[in-house]
Amino acid sequence: MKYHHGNLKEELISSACRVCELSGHDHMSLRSIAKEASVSQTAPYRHFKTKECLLAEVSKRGFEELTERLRSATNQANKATTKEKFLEMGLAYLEFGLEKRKTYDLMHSPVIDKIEFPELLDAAQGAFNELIQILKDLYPGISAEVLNQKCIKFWALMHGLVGLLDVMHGPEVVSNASEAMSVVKKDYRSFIEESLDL
Amino acid sequence: MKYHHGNLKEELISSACRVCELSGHDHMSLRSIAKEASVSQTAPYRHFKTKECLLAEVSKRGFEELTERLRSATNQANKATTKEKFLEMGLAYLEFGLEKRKTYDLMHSPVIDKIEFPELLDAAQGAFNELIQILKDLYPGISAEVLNQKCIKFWALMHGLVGLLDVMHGPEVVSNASEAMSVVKKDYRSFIEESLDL
DNA sequence: TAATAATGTTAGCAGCGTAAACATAGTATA
DNA sequence: TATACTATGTTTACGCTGCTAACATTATTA
Repeated sequence: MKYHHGNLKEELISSACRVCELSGHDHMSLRSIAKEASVSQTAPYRHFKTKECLLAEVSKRGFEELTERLRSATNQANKATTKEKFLEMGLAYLEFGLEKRKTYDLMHSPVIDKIEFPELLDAAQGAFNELIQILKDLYPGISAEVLNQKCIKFWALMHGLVGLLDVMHGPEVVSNASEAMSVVKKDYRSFIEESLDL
Repeated sequence: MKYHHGNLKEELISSACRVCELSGHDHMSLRSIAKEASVSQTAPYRHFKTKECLLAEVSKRGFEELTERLRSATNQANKATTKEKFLEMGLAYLEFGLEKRKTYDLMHSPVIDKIEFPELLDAAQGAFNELIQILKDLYPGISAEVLNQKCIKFWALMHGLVGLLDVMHGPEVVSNASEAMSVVKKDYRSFIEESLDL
């Protein structure tokens, strides 16, 4: 039984990510996470000044995973047209929002004050950049202003859709990610492409 | 000093609404609200089975105010064209989301399990109906399917915009509702109208 | 090797949601 | 009108929470 854990910070984060996606960030306690790591309840405070700091880390990893998913969605379909890649990216966004809904909620939750964690805005920007890139490919000569407008419209539409699907189709449908995705592919596929026309 | 308060339930709700919009629902405690009403900390339990029930009431009132704002936004501009009314409604939605941001967050927060509070879905539907009505006016012969699509697109775009403005323009801008609204009117007015073209 | 920094533990505070038992006031019925 | 019943309040207490302070152990560095 060694006194020093050696990898505690990392283990706390990954444990927090797991608990967050399983139970939601509001049902996540530092104490239970510490216990899961077989460590005293105050040990986390050597690595995170407050609970909010740990949540911010979870949120940041969420944005990183989202970025990665968006990137691989466009790369994987490398034989397809740019427009098809764009469609894949939209679906990947919605898929992330539905599969990791509780993490997605944390990422957009006010419990983390984004003013105190500017790195979260950077992480979000990372995902946004994936979108900017593919729109630049789609519209080579596009002006910065129009590009920005198209980005925001697409992003808002996707973000709004994730948030509203439960109102539209009932919470039961959305709580089942794969069921929700088949609804999305049936009813909302066109939304993604049409958002380009704006 | 009378033993029975007489109007406690109503006072607890309005107090909760105030605290929620001031500090956010995650900084709202039953005990502090009870104290504010000069009543013991367990008194609220005679009117609300759990804290979540009180939060649900706050959320419901949020949806009702949103509905009212949407309605009066279209009525007030009764000399304008239907399209102008529609624009006013979009702005009213964004204004509510920015002015009452913390209440808006609660309304879309997962801390309230919508499965357990179906009346919240009804209340949300009330706001949605305002939108349906004006779109019916705009497109008299529209099919139910296309109508629904237009509604969802508009709604998702507005909802997404409220959620993303802080990422786009920084949290400082959004935390000042009137400043945020002038950004909206400058940069996003066109979004509302163009959402009709989808 | 000795000082120092990093990382762990123990003990304890105040605040939280909530349940149980009890007190009082208002209402319905005999 | 007296009495039972119900609604609405209080007191007390439990277990959980985030977090601080004081102390212990290990790792690093001068």
